[in-house]
Amino acid sequence: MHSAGYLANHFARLMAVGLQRRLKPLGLAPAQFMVLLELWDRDGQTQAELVVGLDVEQATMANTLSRMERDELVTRNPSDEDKRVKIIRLTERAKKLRVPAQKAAYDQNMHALSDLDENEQFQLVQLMQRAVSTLKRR
Amino acid sequence: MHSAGYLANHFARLMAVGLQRRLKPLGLAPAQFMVLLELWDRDGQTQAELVVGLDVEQATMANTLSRMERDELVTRNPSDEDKRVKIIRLTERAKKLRVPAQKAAYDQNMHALSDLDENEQFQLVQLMQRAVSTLKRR
DNA sequence: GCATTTTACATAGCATGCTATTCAATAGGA
DNA sequence: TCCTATTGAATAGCATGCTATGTAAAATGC
Repeated sequence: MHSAGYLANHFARLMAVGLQRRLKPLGLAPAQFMVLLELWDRDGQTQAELVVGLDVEQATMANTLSRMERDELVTRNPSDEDKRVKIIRLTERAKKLRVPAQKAAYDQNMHALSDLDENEQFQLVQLMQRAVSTLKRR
Repeated sequence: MHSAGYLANHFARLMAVGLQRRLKPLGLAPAQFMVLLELWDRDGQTQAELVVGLDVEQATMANTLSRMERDELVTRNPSDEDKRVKIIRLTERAKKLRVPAQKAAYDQNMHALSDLDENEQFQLVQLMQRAVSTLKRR
């Protein structure tokens, strides 16, 4: 009845809605937040690097970045060495969102796991990570 | 870096792509399969019942059912007692897909969990279920 | 050097999922 | 009864994600 696949989908949807609610006051959407996490860690990455970092398809990243450019979260400028490459940089607005946005995500995660003890939280993360690894090879 | 929320999303995406590949030869999409699971168990449910069973928004279910009607998987007929209600019924085509589609889903789940032992598989499902429960109350 | 292949990104088209709104039918209360 | 509230479903509009394809720039092979 409640297979791993169904539960993964259900869990992910509930987490996305929860995070969306918390990020909305900041004018930020969940997928945008994931990109910002990458860029807060290292600004000025290329689109291809973000694709690897977040493991989404190139087309998905291109579209997300378009919306982020529209929302003045990032700029996209061609690299000098290679005109095919676009360098993605944080705007001032995006830099200011770091602390509140990370708090929103932290709160959502804490809420989701609030019925699990420390060890169970660790187990859940570990087990999901191992399933993801299995699915990624191939 | 790899929070529960990120992992849930990643896990769910990988499972959806895997299931999609396996269901494609049957002419079936993942969300359609979930609806069929409900109807194979009990045919002739209303849209509202399917919404409760799968815990998606009413609008999401309406759109999924439109695509399923288009693909000749279900019929939608108004109830006699209450003309607002639509009764959703399986077509012959959908009835025939039951065994191969459930095998596809079973195979995908087995693959995803193939690196975990019996106890770990059980733990993962239990822990996801508990997180889902927490997120649903409220 | 030039043709071919590869790479980086963009675009088209679609499925799934959400929120918000609308519409029609039914139920409930005065 | 009639007016209002509620209910069941459809629709609009959008974000996220996918596959498939197009385009331009760079790299490679002869």
